[in-house]
Amino acid sequence: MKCLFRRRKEARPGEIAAAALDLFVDKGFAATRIDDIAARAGVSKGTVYLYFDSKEALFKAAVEATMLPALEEAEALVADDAKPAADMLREFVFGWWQMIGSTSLGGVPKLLVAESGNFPETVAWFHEAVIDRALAAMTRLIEHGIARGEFRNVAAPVAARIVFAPMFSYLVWRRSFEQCLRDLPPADEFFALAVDLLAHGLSAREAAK
Amino acid sequence: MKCLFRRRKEARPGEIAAAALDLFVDKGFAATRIDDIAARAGVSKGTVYLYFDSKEALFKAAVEATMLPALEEAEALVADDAKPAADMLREFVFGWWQMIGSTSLGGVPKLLVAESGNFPETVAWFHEAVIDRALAAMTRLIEHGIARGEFRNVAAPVAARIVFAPMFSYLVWRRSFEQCLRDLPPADEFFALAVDLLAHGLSAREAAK
Amino acid sequence: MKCLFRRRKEARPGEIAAAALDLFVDKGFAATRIDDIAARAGVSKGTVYLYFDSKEALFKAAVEATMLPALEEAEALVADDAKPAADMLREFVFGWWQMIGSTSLGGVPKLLVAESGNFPETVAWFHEAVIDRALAAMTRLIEHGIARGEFRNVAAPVAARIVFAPMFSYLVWRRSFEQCLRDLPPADEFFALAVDLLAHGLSAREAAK
Amino acid sequence: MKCLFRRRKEARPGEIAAAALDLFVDKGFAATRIDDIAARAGVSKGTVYLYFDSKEALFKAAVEATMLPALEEAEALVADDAKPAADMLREFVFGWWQMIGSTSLGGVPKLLVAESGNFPETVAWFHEAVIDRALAAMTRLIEHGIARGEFRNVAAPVAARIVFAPMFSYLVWRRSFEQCLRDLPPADEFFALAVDLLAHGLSAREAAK
DNA sequence: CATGAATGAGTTTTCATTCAT
DNA sequence: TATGAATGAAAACTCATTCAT
Repeated sequence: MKCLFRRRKEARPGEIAAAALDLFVDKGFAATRIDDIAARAGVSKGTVYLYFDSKEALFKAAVEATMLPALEEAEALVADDAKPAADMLREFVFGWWQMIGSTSLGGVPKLLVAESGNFPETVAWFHEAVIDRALAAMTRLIEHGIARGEFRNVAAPVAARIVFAPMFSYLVWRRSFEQCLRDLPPADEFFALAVDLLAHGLSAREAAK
Repeated sequence: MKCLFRRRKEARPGEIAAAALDLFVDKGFAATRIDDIAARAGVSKGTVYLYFDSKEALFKAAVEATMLPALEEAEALVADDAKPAADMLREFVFGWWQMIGSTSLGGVPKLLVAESGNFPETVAWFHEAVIDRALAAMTRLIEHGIARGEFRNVAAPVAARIVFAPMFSYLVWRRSFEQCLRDLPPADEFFALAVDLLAHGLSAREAAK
Repeated sequence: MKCLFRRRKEARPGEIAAAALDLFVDKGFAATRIDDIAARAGVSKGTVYLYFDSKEALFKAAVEATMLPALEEAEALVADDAKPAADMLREFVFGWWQMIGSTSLGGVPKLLVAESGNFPETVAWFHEAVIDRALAAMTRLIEHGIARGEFRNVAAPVAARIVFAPMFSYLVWRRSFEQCLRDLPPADEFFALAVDLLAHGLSAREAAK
Repeated sequence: MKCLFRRRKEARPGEIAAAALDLFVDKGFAATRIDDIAARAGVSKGTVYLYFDSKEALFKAAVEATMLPALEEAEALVADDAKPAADMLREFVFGWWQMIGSTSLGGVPKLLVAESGNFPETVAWFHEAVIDRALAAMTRLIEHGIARGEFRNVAAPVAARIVFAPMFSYLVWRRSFEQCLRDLPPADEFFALAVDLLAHGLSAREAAK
């Protein structure tokens, strides 16, 4: 019994941060009330302030605490293999969608876009800790393809961003236009075509003609 | 003199809506104070309420009033010509960037993403009036390419979304990560490569091989 | 034409005051907007300020200007005749109801009761100019009855107030509970019984027994 | 100590409602500021909103919460005894004045008259819960007197209203013309004469003559 | 004289934050 | 630790009043 209670107690900050993140993603920072966060986490308003100094601190903690563990897992996605780059690209996209995009972490980019004006430091942190790292990995992947003669000799850092564009867009569209999405294609179909188009677009064979 | 003043007077609501849109895009709906909007428009707080019933009404009006005139111009971008589809694609993307993406209208998508949870009707309106129309135009363009034998036989509506992804992403990134954008490529370079990759990706020649 | 226009112009202040009084009676001083008064008087908001210095001044003017002409007429109601006092009482009550109580002047007491805390001077004026005068007249009437041996020897000033109570109450009830007045008796019946009860109550014959 | 504090805490809403009623009666609904209510109740502005949703809700609650307990006590005033009706009438009037009229509850009628245009539902509630009940009781009392051969055969419901008129009027005059009441007779004298006049006016003995 | 657009002081209302229990 | 009542600063909104035309 003591053990269960202990565990509960220690999990509190995490539960609060998770509840906060969900609500921030859904309604934005300003429109989310501490009361709502407390209610969703099943604690009282005062308890929130026991673990977090302020609403702003809670925002930053919620974003960072939720991203950090995911980052480690994500890193593993980009094992520098000797596989064909097109295959790696496909695996990267689908792996990301499964592990991150389709989970509740997928809401973070939308949230940071929305609050970019109000939380410059958090945005900067996210950019460094997540975006830059992901871009670097994708850049390496593309350079790997170029080196293998598989891909055309394009500007890899620019191409990396173009590869991320469908992933980012799908994520944000899904979260923002939920109500009017009769015809947003399912993720499988969307990403299959996206990878197909990008791989063909990058392919050296066509250009060789 | 009288004429100038008259013009000023009649322009008031538009000036206020424009000021409001700028601030909403920058700081979000909740973090924007009516006082700030009034100050930016060069009027007093009371004047804002002379023309708009509430902050919410101002939000809706700002979005719709700014988009409507642009929509008409935008429609003209998609003249159903007999040109090669790849050329049309390039012209569409660059025309859009010049006329919309790089202007203050480019902030609207970011704003609606941010406030999607709080303004479902406005988001729905935008989806119908802007997104659906743009998707339809792009779908036609791709089908045109397929019909000419220029493009592969892909699912045009899905491909249309993939084409919009870099445009949407660049817009949003630019507005959201201004501070940490040392290495976001300039629009010209980004869109040149994006169009290049997508046109190659769609091209029927490679597949024919 | 000029004549008509002139007349219209000169009548403006009175029209505004009348419109104001109606609205003040209906909604109270604070809940009445200058815009509404202007609209009801068929002029613009600025015009109201052409004739009245402030909303408070308009309140006072509306009350006083509407009461003054009525006061003169009312004075005539109490001709010190040699008639039986009971008859005079009956004539006074019904005459008052016809000339004042049932007209739009009947709203003034309710208004002054409502605003007594906010307009002490106007209330004081009304008390002196109207209530005191009316009480004095009624006191004289009762003393006349006592002197004739018709009425018992009661405290005339107190009895005068008791005589006014049904008149005042009917007026106020009528204006305040309009909505739920299924069973407020018609004025004729109410005042007939009131005069009957009071005349009998004052009558010396019963006491003589 | 804990007990005292507890009691204090639970009494808060009632204290606020009481403070509100006092001020509403004095200055009217619109002219009363929430700040003033809070100050008089000895709490902060925010605390008022802890217990009441809005100023309007506070108005309704203040009226209803203050009247309800009084209604029960009041009901007991009209024990259907076998006493002479004239005695019952006297007891009713003086009992009412002691228990209600002279207390802070006595301000409610004035308040509802003043705000009748703005709070139709509250006025309707008061009419049903208070006025109709009181009229019914008084009507029964008069019918009792008629049945005993003590009173003349008058229309009892109309007479009931006439009996209430001095009570209502004295209440309202007292609260509205405080400043200029040099010569309003004291309650004892006023009601003694009122009861005397009405009892005589209703008496069957005189009519028999 | 008449207008109505513009103003800004004053009020209601919300909600992050504190603190006694 | 945990609670939730209490606070008050900050923001939306109203409307009497002014003034250029």
